[in-house]
Amino acid sequence: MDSGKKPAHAYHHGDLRRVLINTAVEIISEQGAKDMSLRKIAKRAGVSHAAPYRHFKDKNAILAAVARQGFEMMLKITLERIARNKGNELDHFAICGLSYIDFAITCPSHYRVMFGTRTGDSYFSEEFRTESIPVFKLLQDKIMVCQEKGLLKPGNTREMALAAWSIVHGFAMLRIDGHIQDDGMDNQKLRALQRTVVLTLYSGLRPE
Amino acid sequence: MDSGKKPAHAYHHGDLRRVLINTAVEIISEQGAKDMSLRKIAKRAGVSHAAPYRHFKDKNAILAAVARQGFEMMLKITLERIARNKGNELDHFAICGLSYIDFAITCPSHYRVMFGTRTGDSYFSEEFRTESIPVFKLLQDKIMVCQEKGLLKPGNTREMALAAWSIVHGFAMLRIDGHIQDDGMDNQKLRALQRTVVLTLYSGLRPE
DNA sequence: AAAATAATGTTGACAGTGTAAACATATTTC
DNA sequence: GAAATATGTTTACACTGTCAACATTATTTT
Repeated sequence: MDSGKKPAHAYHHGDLRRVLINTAVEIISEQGAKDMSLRKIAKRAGVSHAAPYRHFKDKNAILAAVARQGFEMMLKITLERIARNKGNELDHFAICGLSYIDFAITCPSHYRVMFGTRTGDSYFSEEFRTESIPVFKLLQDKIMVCQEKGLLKPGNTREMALAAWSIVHGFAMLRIDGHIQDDGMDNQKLRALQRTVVLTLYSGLRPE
Repeated sequence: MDSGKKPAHAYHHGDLRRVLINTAVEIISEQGAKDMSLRKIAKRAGVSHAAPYRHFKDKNAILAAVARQGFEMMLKITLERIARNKGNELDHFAICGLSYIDFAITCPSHYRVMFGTRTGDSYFSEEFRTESIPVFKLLQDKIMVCQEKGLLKPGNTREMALAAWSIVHGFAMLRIDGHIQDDGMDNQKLRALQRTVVLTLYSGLRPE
């Protein structure tokens, strides 16, 4: 037994598992999710085409790992940004949505896997249902707190959370898929647009 | 020359083109978009696996045809519903969004192809950009009219249309992908939820 | 330390896939 | 009718996901 740094990784290759996940993200961002193949991943990782099967049940399992990583990242940056913010609960609510979109735009490869069309076959387990995701629960929490303080109008919290989620998800998707023209807009302007859109619609959740 | 019913279809098979499109939709709805293959389509249509290439450049071209059909259907039902409605312009604006979601839920196979992850390779032409789509222009028009009549607040019309589009698109996607729990909800209740969500957020576009 | 066991990686195979080229046939045009 | 064109078939190829059989290395047990 070594000094106990890692539980059971690093045999031959030196944790191939992580390398495979990273390579998957790499290839998706270069060639698109559709052209990502297990064999390409294996080749780039320098192993044989069947090696990944010692670490993942099938192709979907790799994608699931990418998605899981993505959700963790999303939660992390959201929590960080909230922690850094000096504003009130309503600001925190807005941050949830804005940082969601930021993540989608910054890490489109992850985002696509997280919310891309599920085959239904596998990897679309309970774990990945919107309402099971911690970052969604965070949003729902913020809404509830705002409702209690009278910063948001009363009503079914879950429905309001779904509504808020719909906007940011829809906007992020349209943005990633290039449906929103960004000709001649610099990043500054795009951020402003994004902010306007989200806040405009969030204002529908304010008390009258 | 026959009596001139159709321009140039129906040679051997009797317009195979349309059959292929319908079969594609069929298979997608049965087995998912990912498991749809040209060869399956061809087999079910009763032709050889290369026959589709006389009608479509490649696999993406078939999907493009499905998407085109979908957009036409979406526009049609929206216009019909508006025509049937006795309400004011604001109601028509709401109908745009609600019938959008209805279409997505009713024809998820079409919708998935229309808005599924684009590879970028092809078939993601200018034709399919959100802002080029007639049904999006319709939405934008309705918003503008409402603004002029003071039914919606002033501001950048395009941005407001994008915002509205984001909600309905996001909601539809979440709904189709099973992210929105519909356990124990009958259709009636789901329609109500959908209505609540959309109208709540649209209210962020109302004048103060 | 040696043997036994488990973890990890490789090779070879198989059925499906998209797509292209060469060929065959039906339909229209002249 | 013949020529030209549209449509469909066969064959072929490179690539995919996945499995089974085998090989090697690391860990555990003795």
